[in-house]
Amino acid sequence: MKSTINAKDVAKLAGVSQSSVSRVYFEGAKVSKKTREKVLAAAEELGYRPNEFARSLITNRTKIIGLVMKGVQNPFYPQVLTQFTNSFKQHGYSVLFVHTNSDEIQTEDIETLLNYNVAGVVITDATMSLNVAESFKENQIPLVFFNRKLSRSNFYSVCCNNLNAGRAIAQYLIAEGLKNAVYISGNENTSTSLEREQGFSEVLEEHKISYTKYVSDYTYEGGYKTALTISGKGNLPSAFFVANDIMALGVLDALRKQEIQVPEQVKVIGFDNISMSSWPAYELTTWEQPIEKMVEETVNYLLSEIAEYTGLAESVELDGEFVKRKTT
Amino acid sequence: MKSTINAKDVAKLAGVSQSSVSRVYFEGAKVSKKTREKVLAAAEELGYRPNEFARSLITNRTKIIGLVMKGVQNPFYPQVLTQFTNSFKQHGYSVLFVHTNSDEIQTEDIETLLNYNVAGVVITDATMSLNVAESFKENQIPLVFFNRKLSRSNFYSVCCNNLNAGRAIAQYLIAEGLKNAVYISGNENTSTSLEREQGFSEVLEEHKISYTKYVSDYTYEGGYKTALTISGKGNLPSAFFVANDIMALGVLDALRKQEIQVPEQVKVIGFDNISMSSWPAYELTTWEQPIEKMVEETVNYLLSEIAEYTGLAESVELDGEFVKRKTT
DNA sequence: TTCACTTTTGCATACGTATTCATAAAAGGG
DNA sequence: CCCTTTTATGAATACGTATGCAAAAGTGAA
Repeated sequence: MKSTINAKDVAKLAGVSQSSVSRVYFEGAKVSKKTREKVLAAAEELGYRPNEFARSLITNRTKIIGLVMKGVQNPFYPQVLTQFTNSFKQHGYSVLFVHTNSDEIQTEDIETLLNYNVAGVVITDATMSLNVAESFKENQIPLVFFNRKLSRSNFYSVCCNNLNAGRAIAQYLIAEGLKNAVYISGNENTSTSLEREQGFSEVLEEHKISYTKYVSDYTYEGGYKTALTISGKGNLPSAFFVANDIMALGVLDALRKQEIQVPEQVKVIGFDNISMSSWPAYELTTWEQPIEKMVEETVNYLLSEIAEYTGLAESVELDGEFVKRKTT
Repeated sequence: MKSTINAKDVAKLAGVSQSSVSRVYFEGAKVSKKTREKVLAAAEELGYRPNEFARSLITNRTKIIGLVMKGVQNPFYPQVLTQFTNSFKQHGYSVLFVHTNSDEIQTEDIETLLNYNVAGVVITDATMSLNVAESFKENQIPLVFFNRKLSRSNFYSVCCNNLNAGRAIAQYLIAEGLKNAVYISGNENTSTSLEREQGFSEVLEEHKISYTKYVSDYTYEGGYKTALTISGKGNLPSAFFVANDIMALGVLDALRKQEIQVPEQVKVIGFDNISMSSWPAYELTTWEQPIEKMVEETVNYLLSEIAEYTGLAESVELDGEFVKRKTT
């Protein structure tokens, strides 16, 4: 028998109407100082909290942001999750966390987001079929692809400038005397991996330097196995460019196991600058993604679209930073 | 102008009443096969989805579980997060993710959970003041402390059997010829750290072996610094028991930096068995928490309490497993 | 004080669904 | 086939809030 107290109860105690109570809690509504105080006092006494569901029902808006994430196991993403949650909290929004196991978001997950009529959606490292994505547009729910771009689509995305990063890394390696390289990609259909490779390969081509590509899966184990395979073949490149840090750590451990000296025999560069990359056991040279800026950009866009929906689609690319450590 | 279609629209198209539409989507309600088919067909055609907020408003129930987490940066917790989210999804529940920055959950976070009238709450690695916790009881919202116990309180908690684990670790070390030990604790007011120490110290006392306690903070950097401090003093113990893996990895790196041989000069044991502990760079001996079982236990409790609230308070402790690697 | 004008308040209604109650339809039993 | 019992349906209402509208209360100048 939960005696849920509502605005009416507060109104009665405060000696005002339910409307006035409502207005006290509705940002932007006008109430006189006197009634506000009466209402707040009564509310305090009764322990009143406005029912979010009733509010949402009538305003057709929620204070919920859907956050879709796949690779929570990759230490890059807990940072992202933390920052998003904190930032949204500051703006009065809560986070509905959706974990997807497959690269492409399942229909049931989409349904969840739509059922809860989320105010906005952030998709960090997954894709979705175009027609499903369109259903968000139909419902005028702003959507941001974070650290991913959906090819041939018309959605807002916020990424690190992967192309430039790939280029810069290539240039750095070339300046250090690169002869030939290996690029270890993540899941091959992710825009991040593709763009990093593209920038990298462009510059290499300009300098007539060849590289070999190996496809892995963004995991430590994947990096480890791939590096073992490569070193097993005997001919090491002068450098590995690995699509993310967690794979790069696997590469480093595999090389260490084969007693291959880094960076003397082969250089290794990762991407993301996760916390482990700075650990003494690794000291990985990498590219730091400007997470704070990326999150801020994402949040700002969502908030402005929530305030007034325009459906603006753009690819925002923020510069990262080269972090030189001891693997190059 | 989002034309949200409702049960009435579907009813009209299907040639039935709104009640019948409602019944089709309400589990356990009785509808004839014929109307169900008509309704589903109409719903499909219109793209109807029941409005969760209207539902919740009237049933006073939600399909949302509040998940409160603090140390998402500790690789132990992303696993926990993943498993909880997946498990709840299977049971038709969504996860409202609440990140708290301080050890004790802030009032605003509690308010969020109460405002959304969550069906249940999991608190993974934070505490809350007793009177706040009571507000969940008042509202009959089931609550589980996961991997934490709230002292002097009356709540359901699910943990690894930390006491036994601490004992087993002590016994193992003693069998290996332990002379003296160091225990590196996490935040000192966490039940996990205290219980691990208690089990550890009990057995050590029985064998008249002394140990020193250093208080750290459950982070890599904390473990690193603490180990540096200790080794800087010159007198190494024969073993470190570290309250969690991520600190233990910091300890290993610090020892390595000082060129102290592990396990020859000093043994190191962690707790959690996070994925990094099995990496070749560390090969950390540790204690594995039975995460799946713990999650399952938590989910089952919550579901049963959601079905029928009893307020049952119990401390469930599940056995973990010693994982011997190369640091002992 | 009076009047014109602004601000605040209360009333009534709507949001989209679940649910009670009465009624209609179907099923079962002889 | 009729009567009884079960099952399925529809009409009406309630959940707790926001909001348009009209009435009331302030405000300030003359």
